[in-house]
Amino acid sequence: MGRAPCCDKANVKKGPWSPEEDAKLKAYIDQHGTGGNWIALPQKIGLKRCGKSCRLRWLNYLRPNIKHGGFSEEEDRIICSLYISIGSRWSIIAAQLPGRTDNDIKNYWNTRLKKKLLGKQRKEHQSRRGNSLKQYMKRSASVGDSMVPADNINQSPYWPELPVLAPPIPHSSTQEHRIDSQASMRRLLIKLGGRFSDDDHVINDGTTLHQFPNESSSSDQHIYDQTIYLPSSSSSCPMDALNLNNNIDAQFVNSQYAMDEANLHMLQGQSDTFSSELQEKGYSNT
DNA sequence: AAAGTTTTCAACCGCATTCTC
DNA sequence: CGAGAATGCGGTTGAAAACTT
Repeated sequence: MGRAPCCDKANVKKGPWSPEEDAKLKAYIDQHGTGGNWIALPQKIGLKRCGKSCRLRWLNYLRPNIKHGGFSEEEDRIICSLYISIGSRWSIIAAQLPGRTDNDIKNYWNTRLKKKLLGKQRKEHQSRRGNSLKQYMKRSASVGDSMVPADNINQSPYWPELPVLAPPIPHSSTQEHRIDSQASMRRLLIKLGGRFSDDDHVINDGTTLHQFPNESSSSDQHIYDQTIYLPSSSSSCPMDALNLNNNIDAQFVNSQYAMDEANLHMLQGQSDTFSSELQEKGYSNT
């Protein structure tokens, strides 16, 4: 016995919305609001659509003041910062970017921002690699060393062209894999210039959990202390703004993220060399 | 110009949470 | 308090557009 479907699949249209459908939905909601019942709404206005589909269409496309595309640098930074601190909680991230939807941000992150950051990382690495090779050659020449074996040169870390995220290591669950990938990305972002606050709100097990003074007074609404120090080039740190803004639609933080955070603090204090990071990521494993 | 490949993004799916009775 | 319904959310898919060969 499975869960009952939310609507009669046979009588429901799927796929892209037509302008007529958009107009019907928009006109109705403009006039009556959603009525607090998305499931009943499509029948009321004669749309052969699932209520969930109507809701999604409204939230992601028809709702007033929606912005599409054209993400600014500032928005990029906010997205990155929040991704570092809370992970793929797109609805929370979207709440900080007026006019943006969670779906939009999720797509933007997955298709562009992630690649943009990885590209930046690779460039940075290549220049570092070039410099260290030059220095090495210089040193070798002055000491009169013979050329070292290729293996040793390879100790100068190689940043792979492709997937920087953790390679497909078997995991016991998809959830674990998700967290692992996320942790890798977060490490990468730290290296790119982000940094976690490591000096406060350490509770018991090292978890940096902080209750936000949220006006909604929901007792289980928590969020990390998100004081993240972005590259100094940013004149006004978005996260500072966020910290001042109690409006964050923060939800709970699960212990897995908290554990990850603690590990990141440890990482932060360790060697800044790429090789250690590579070992950590398992890139030495071909 | 055509075929093949990659990228983008709207929409769907299913699970988790919240609400209502 | 429990069950079922409704809603919210994040991951994934697939069609269309853009790009490359």
